[in-house]
Amino acid sequence: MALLPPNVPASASLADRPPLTPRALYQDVAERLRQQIFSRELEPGAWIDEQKLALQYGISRTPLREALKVLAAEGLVTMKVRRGAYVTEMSHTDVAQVYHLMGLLEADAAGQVAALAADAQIAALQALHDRLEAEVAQRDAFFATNEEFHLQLLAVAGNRWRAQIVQDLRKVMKLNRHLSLFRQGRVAESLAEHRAVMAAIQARDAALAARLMRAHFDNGLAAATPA
Amino acid sequence: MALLPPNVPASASLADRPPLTPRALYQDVAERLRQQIFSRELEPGAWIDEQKLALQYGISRTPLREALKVLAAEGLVTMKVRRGAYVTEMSHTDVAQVYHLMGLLEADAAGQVAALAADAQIAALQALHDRLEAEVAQRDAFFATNEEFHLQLLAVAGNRWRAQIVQDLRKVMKLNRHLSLFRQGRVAESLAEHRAVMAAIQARDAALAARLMRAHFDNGLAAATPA
DNA sequence: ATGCATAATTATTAATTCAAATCCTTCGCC
DNA sequence: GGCGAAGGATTTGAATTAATAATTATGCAT
Repeated sequence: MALLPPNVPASASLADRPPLTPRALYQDVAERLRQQIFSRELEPGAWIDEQKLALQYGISRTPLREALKVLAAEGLVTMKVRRGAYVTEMSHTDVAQVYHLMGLLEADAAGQVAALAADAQIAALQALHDRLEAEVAQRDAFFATNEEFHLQLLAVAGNRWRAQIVQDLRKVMKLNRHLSLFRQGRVAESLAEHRAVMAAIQARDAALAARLMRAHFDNGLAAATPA
Repeated sequence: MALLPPNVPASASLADRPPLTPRALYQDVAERLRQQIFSRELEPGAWIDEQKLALQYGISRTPLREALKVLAAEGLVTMKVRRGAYVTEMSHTDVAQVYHLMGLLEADAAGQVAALAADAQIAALQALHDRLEAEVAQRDAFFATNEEFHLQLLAVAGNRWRAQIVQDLRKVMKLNRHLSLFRQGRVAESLAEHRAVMAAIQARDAALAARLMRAHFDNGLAAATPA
């Protein structure tokens, strides 16, 4: 994981790169590498050819190497001594373990939100959940909003270390697309569980919110596990 | 955090460095930097002079920069754009948040150990705890054994991602020596709590072990908090 | 023919060099 | 006398170059 406090200045969306330098090149390269890994252009177990990639990106190998160190700390790539970098392979055990941790941390976050969040923050979460309800038919939009909801929940819970850890765990989870994405029937169930969590938060019932969020992850894991 | 799987080949203890290279230079440098940070040679908030350190270590800036990226991912240093690396400063809120997470994760680990560990593993933990009881008078030895106990617990619990996360959290915790170390009177209390956790594990009571470990951390945090 | 050893090639790691940006100091102007 | 701007110095960040280690291929010996 990467326990980095908010170093990143929130990444400007406009194309204001040339004039001022919001972030260093190696950070851009790291993000680009992540996308290539998530999109399976670089698949788990594959060797990462520094020279080839540096040439492909049109940069030198130095910032690329620094980006690889960052991704290695996140767990997305694995460095082997004198053998370069490889995209991390997640075993079934790894998936189960990471999922377990996400459940543990997010359940705790849900409890704190139920107990301490401002009404306006809960309303914002409710708005995100409502959007989720509407997008039940569109898989991609559903998953995007789902992630946004969980990130927002973590932000409201207000523990940046936890937020950072969970975000990193989510990243390594994306290494296995087939396992992390829910099955067909899971979407409806997942939504129902989500709804229950949201209700518990609205009711300010911290213990219940935590328990339900925990169950939400446990069910997701059970659905993703083959056997 | 740094979610790195066991990249490190367990660091050979013999002096077989010159012939074969067990780990890259940047990893050695990272470890050396950690020690300098923990020993307060580099204190929180201080700027890390790349040139000066490279000269001091007798290496070039490249491996040093790569090491700094690793430490940034661990949260020990904070990178500022075009301004270099700074030793991370932990606010009181940060300390509380990190401590909370450690409690959450270790409590879960204690529960799993109580439920699933082999008898021999529990016996090994008991042996470590007994050593702790004997070292109550020697502060340094006590803290060392205490850390060893917790690491062992995490190893037995058998979730390497959790183990890695907690280890990183422990690292950033070491940034504030005065806060992380318990007060005078806490040692006896701490030991008593430890004993209770160990008893619950021996009794195979997972829920109790988890609850007691959680309480152990909550108490530790309360003792470290000034007000 | 097979196995081991040695040499050559390939690729990673480290060092040096170069460019760009930030910070500080000084000089000028209000 | 104080505030602002410009220029120089220092330092980060990136690229290039050199060196070191590993792998593979080839040749020789058994």
